[in-house]
Amino acid sequence: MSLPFGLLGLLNRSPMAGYDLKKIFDDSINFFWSAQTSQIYRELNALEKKGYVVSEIKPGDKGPDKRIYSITEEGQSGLKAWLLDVPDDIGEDNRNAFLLRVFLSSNVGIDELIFQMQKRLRKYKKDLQRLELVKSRLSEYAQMPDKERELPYWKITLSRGFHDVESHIKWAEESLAYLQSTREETT
Amino acid sequence: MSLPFGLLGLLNRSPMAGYDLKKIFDDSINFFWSAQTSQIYRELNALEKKGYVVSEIKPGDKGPDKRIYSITEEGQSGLKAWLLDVPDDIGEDNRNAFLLRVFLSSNVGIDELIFQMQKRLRKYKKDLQRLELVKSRLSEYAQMPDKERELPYWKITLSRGFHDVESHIKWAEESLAYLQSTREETT
DNA sequence: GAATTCATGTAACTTGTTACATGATTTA
DNA sequence: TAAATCATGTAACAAGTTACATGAATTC
Repeated sequence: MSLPFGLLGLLNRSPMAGYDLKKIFDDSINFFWSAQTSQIYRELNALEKKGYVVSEIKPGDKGPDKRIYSITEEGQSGLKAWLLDVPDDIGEDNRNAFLLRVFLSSNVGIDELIFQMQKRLRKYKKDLQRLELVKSRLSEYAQMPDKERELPYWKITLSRGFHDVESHIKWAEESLAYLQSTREETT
Repeated sequence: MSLPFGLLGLLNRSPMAGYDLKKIFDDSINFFWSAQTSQIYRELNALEKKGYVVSEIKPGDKGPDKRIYSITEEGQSGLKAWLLDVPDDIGEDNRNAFLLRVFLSSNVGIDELIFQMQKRLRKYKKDLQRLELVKSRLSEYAQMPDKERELPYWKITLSRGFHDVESHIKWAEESLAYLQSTREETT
């Protein structure tokens, strides 16, 4: 299970509340991992029971009180152990609900697929824009003192994001060209 | 939920048993969708309750009896409705457990990441080989009478698979080059 | 004063995974 | 005759999603 270690990794940079973690997920990590607030609070609870984090209620500078979580030494060694033990078969979850529809699209025909693929292409282009945003956020953060050490890892992470979106855009464009050409054949 | 419609789509080509469906998943669909046998049987049951499929026990030509599932008319219109109603936000599940580790690898250092990335690259190359296998299986199947109609959809589906693996291989190679160069900098 | 954001949670549900049980048939 | 494959399932669990509840503080 990856999520608790994701949380642990973020808390290892600095203590924070569940709400803060959620925001980091939403605006930086989102392109390779996501989590619901309910799930985050649930996992933080489990981590505390395990002794990997401790929490303490503090008044928020603005807004209501916060329960601030900090990583413990056990948490740090747990995180490291997890990072060093990489099972061979872990990885991207390949489930692609759109591709399943493409695969079955003989049931609705080429015109419909062209229509859906055009929508998809627009979506991929939006994804690219969002990634650019993430990029600027990360490079800002990396300029803070003591953070530049993390830069190479973030660069590689982000780069995966760009490779991914770009490959989607290329695929959608190629597919559209191909579909249009087979459509003309039949005409 | 996509899985039941995946099953429905396959049953719409020809009636078959849960075991047969599992095999198709494992050796053709695997690169964009996967399912456990237990899940398949569970969903087939639900589909039957819903009236989307009917089943009938038939003696297997070799081996034990089979429960053969056939799609009903309701099932066919359910499938079509699903294919025509594409929510904007569906799509690839981006969760990438390996990338999460990369993102947090400042905790274990560059050498460790290089080691892991090399293993990953080998895995991606194996993925590429498996895709070639899928490709040959699909093109065989598409040569059967009445099946050539599905060819364009399968080509596009497979093409996504190749774009995906290739983008992973490129990323891993670039990342390794980058990591090696930053390692020499520090030396 | 109303709407939005901040902040933490609970409950119920859905989807996916793991482990196990069973028994027939086929191949080595 | 032992091992592998064929075939169908059940039970328990893990992970992720959706819906809801609550209330304070801030912004419009």
